[in-house]
Amino acid sequence: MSKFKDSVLKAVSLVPKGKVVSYGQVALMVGIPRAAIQVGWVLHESGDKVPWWRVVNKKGRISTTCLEHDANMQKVLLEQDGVEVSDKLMVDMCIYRFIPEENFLDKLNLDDEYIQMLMDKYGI
DNA sequence: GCTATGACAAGGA
DNA sequence: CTCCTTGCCATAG
Repeated sequence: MSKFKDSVLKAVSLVPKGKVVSYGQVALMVGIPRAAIQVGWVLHESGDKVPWWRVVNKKGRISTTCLEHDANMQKVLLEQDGVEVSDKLMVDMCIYRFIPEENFLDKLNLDDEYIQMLMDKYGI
């Protein structure tokens, strides 16, 4: 298993209940800011190993292209976490967006230099 | 090593 | 907010 997949799984598994993250955020956490689409690819493979339903696209919309019932299942799972999902499968990112903290990033074995770059660039 | 693919992001309409 | 286009990058073949 590549380091990329391992990091993605670890990052997603650390997302707290009641919060959601975008694929782009996860990509940032694993050190590859523009590999958001690969994150989704890894989650698709992982299935039940991680809380994949806490990951949505940047607009806060559930974007599983698999089957419709999967998207609906994600909606139910999010609601079980206490996250409100609109009838159009939208989540209010302003409220539920999970903002990673420094100690959170430490768990992902990121370089201090990279963490500084994130804080400097995104004000984390 | 090169091309095609895709649970995406960002920006414009 | 939704839809469309362009750009990114790890994998698969």
